[in-house]
Amino acid sequence: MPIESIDSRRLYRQIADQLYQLIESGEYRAGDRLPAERALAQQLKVSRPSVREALIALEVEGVVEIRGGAGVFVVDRAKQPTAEKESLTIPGPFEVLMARDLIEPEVASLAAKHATAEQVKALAVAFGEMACCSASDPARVEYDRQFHFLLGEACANSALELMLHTLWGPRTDPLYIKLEDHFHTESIWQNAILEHREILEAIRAHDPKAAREAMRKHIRRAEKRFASNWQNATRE
Amino acid sequence: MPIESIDSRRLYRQIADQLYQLIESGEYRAGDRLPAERALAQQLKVSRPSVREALIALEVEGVVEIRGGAGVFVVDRAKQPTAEKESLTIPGPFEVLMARDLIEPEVASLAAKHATAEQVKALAVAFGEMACCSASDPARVEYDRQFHFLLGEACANSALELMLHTLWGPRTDPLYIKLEDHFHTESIWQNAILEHREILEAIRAHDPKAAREAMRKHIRRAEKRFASNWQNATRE
DNA sequence: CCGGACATCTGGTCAGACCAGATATTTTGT
DNA sequence: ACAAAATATCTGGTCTGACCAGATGTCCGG
Repeated sequence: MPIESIDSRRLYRQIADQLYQLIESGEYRAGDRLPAERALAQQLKVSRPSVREALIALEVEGVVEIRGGAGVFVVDRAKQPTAEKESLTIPGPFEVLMARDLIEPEVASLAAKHATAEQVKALAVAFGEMACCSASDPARVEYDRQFHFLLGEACANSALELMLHTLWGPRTDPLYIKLEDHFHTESIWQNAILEHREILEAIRAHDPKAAREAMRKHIRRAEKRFASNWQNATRE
Repeated sequence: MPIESIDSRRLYRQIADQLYQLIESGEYRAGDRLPAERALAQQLKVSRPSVREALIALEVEGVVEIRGGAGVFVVDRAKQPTAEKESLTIPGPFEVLMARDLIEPEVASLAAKHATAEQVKALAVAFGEMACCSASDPARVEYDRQFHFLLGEACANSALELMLHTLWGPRTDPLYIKLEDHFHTESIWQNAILEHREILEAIRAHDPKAAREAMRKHIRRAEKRFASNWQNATRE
């Protein structure tokens, strides 16, 4: 089965896609060995370097595993949820806030318990930078994000930290941050700063209960703020 | 700066990493054109095919863009925070279990509230498959994972679903699953099945409270099971 | 000053060769 | 007959050098 010549994609991509289809269709299953590079080159009527480039692309994509001297093997589908992740819908802002409401109070509580002196200091610095920003400063959100990430570090549970990064990651917050941002007034921003201060103080005092409550309050208020903005935004 | 020869990684990977570092360090910035393939080959004292393979790997990874006839360009950093994720430590099994204990009961509760008839049916099917497995069947863990994923789907909150996928993803469970698996006896596995049944029944009955409690119990017991296995494993 | 023809640079692809590690096969020693 | 060692062979890993086509830059003629 030679390759279409009306295809403007680069050769290695065509070959890679073709091989990928063969794998998807069940022609080759997990663990199977693909034909040798030389054989593939001959079958597809292309040169070996092109086949190699295609295989390297597939390897980087996690589809196959290249074992030197042994062969090319189809990787088990028990790994990369690359396809899965793609298929997951992007969470809406309310969903993210609900998840944060579930996770972040616990993170704050643990952080109060485990934070080292350095971590408290880092939090204080991040808070200081945040407090210096005006409501219109676009750097605001970055400092905000950093504050929460530092909290994740301090909680001494990398699984929860991972959750936090996922929640605040680019896949989740894009419009949310932007929207909350767009409607922020100076007074609302000042309130947000106070909420962060409360959290920081609880961490500094190593008071888990207070930290949990402060974070809970912070997120609940963020939900409220966001809900009203949402109404304003969708009404227009 | 030539390439270390004590490096067992494949050449293309070494080159790709080296180029990646140059980009990260700001040597080449977004939009910049990299030296021509031939020039790179000469500078790094490798052949052009190897440079090409490295560039293709970087292209697949989204780091550079290769424009035929024009050159290789550094892509804009408006994308994957690959660096962030890489730098996060892999969560240990206990951390994952703690996070699951935080999230999954809520997921189960929400699922009981929102699950559609189809979703309940899918859960039942997954449970059926699981129940048919023996403790030694390696497919066990896949069905288990699927059951929890279906729960995530049914909870109607894609943010929580994302958390679930992250928690059960390949970055988190590798040794954990293996270890829990290795020590599973038939009777323990039967208990796990009963716990899943309890969850399923609560979902089917649309009883959020019962679902939350059943899930809570399930994870707590998993923690216990795992803790004792951990002792056995580390004692040897 | 502008536009087109040409020289040149870039990636795209190919052919064939040699090396080293992994594997399969055969031979050898008991 | 069997197991272990030596070997033949297969596989990917890398290199050299070549030619093509599209993109770019240059320079000359209008």
